[in-house]
Amino acid sequence: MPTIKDVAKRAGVSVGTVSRVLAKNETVKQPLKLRVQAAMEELDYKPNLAARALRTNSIDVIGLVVPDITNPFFAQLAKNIEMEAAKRSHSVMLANSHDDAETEKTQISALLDRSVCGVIVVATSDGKIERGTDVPIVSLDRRFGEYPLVATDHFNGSQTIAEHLYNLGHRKIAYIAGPLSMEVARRRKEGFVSRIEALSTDADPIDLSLYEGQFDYDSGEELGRFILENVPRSNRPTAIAAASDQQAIGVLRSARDLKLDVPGDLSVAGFDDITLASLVVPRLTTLRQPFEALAATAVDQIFESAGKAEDHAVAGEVIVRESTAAV
Amino acid sequence: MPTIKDVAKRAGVSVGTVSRVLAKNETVKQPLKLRVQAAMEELDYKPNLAARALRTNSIDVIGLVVPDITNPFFAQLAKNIEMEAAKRSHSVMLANSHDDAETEKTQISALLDRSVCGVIVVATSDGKIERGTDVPIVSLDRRFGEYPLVATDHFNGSQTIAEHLYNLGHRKIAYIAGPLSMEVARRRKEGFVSRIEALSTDADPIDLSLYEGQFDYDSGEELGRFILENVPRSNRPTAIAAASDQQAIGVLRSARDLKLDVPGDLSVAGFDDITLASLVVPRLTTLRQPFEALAATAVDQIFESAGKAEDHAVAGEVIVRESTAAV
DNA sequence: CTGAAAGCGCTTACAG
DNA sequence: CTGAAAGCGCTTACAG
Repeated sequence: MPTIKDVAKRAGVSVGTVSRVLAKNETVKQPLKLRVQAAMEELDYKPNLAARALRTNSIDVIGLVVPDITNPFFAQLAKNIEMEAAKRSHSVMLANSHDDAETEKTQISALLDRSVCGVIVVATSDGKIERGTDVPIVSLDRRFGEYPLVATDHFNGSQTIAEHLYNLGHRKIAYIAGPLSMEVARRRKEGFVSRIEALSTDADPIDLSLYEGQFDYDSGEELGRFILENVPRSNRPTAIAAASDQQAIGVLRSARDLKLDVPGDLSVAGFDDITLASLVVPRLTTLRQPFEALAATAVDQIFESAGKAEDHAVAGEVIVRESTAAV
Repeated sequence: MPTIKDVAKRAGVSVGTVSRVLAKNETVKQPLKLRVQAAMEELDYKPNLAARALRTNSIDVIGLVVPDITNPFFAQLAKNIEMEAAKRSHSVMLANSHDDAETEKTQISALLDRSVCGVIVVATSDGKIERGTDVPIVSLDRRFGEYPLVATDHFNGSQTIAEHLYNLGHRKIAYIAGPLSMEVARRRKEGFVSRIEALSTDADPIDLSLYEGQFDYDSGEELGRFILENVPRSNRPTAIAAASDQQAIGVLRSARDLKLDVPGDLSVAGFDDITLASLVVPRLTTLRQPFEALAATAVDQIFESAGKAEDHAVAGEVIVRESTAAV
């Protein structure tokens, strides 16, 4: 592997000069610059990143820690972050926290040890790291410690879903929230509820019932069955909105078990737009999380962290598919 | 951040000695070693990995390039590789090739530039990298260039599925292969066919029909419909085995459209055991790819690449669920 | 068994 | 505008 020294020799300049053209330092005169670039070309020179890292104390790598890369939502995020990083010729180092606060800390520390130039964490805990660092850290989707959060505008997204259902004529609606110990779950619920309440009038009242579950399939199926079986026929909701696609898909399953037609007898809406959402029968109406924008914003934050470290809410988009229809 | 120098000073030894205890070099005498370890503890010393990388020309990082981390199969692999790497306190650097041969090369190069200690690639092309390197490279699941391949034993796995169907009493079987331009698809098909042929006797013949499609949902649905609709009733297979879960799920969908009961009227088996396989109705019988073993073997290869570089076939496991039953 | 020292390949003040 | 040189924090022959 040729080094900067080889390039310097070949171009007949000092290593300092080579380094300066590498750094796109404009002070190098054109003719010299050209000679250096030619030499780099001829030798197929690639800078040794470790050496650079040692000097600058930072490397062109963004650390990313997610609870579990196997979760399609995080995978989407990871992919978009990788693409965004690539645009700036940065790589990404991936770590899973396996939903464990301790592991999460360890992983972040390991990343910092490796002199990454920033870390993006989709938190599983609200923990903070004690170790002081001036490496920018940003939370994605779920807040980590006191670091700025980039996330979908859950509140507004849920409002939009509520509106969609309302416009379809639904006046008996059930909402299945996620675990309310989680901020995301609360925000989504608040958005939904507030919109429904604003829409409900004495003349045209909306009957909204609330449930709380986990974000997963089973919870959706269980709650779906409960709502559909136990609520007296006359009061049974004509639409169920869930705080996650997984829950919504669970509801779909319970509806099928009970021989209810979706969207004929019941409209179902989710949140997230995971891949599966467009694969189930019927395809799920949902709020798409803006993966690209989320990733782009998070990566931006890393690079522009010089400035303020503030939260960013990114707007999602309602994707209307087959699981919702007019009453 | 304390450096090795600080530790040496505090312990009253030379930096060489500190470095040696860091390297678990047994030549350091017990009392000194203890003093050094105490000093490291007190200062909360963490070695500067960039400096180490510069010296040793290698860093505790494994590069991983997959076609698309969003594909649940690759995500599973990535997760297990990360866990396996963590066991040896290595991190993993992730890159997506987006199914593009050019990007794949670029990504591998970028990884090599970063002095990773090995790279695992789930190939999208059979391309090879021109750049000579002594960094071990291993192909996972799909072969890359001439690098050793770690993969599920597709041949044997398919045989097991064939056997499962046979034991259930099926004698009219359709097999939907993947694109036969792909080695995986060929191996799976060959395994299935060979086992069926071995099992078929004059006294108890098996009627096997073969189809070829893509590995995806749509292809499965299309072929499923074709088989179920166009084959004369008397000859209609009682079981369809697909080369992938996605295809199998497509078949499931076509069966539902045609009002056929699975497994009452038709048994369906897949291959891979993606998450969705246990989520569909009915839950899919399939061959589970051994993610943990695959990841462990690949990582092993990186570390023991000193020796031979040979292929490894890892055995999968039949997961019997609800989509297959006795005729 | 341990220390002193060279050197990995860069970047960046400091001169000129 | 460019060069000479120091130094980032380690590891590892080389002595002793």
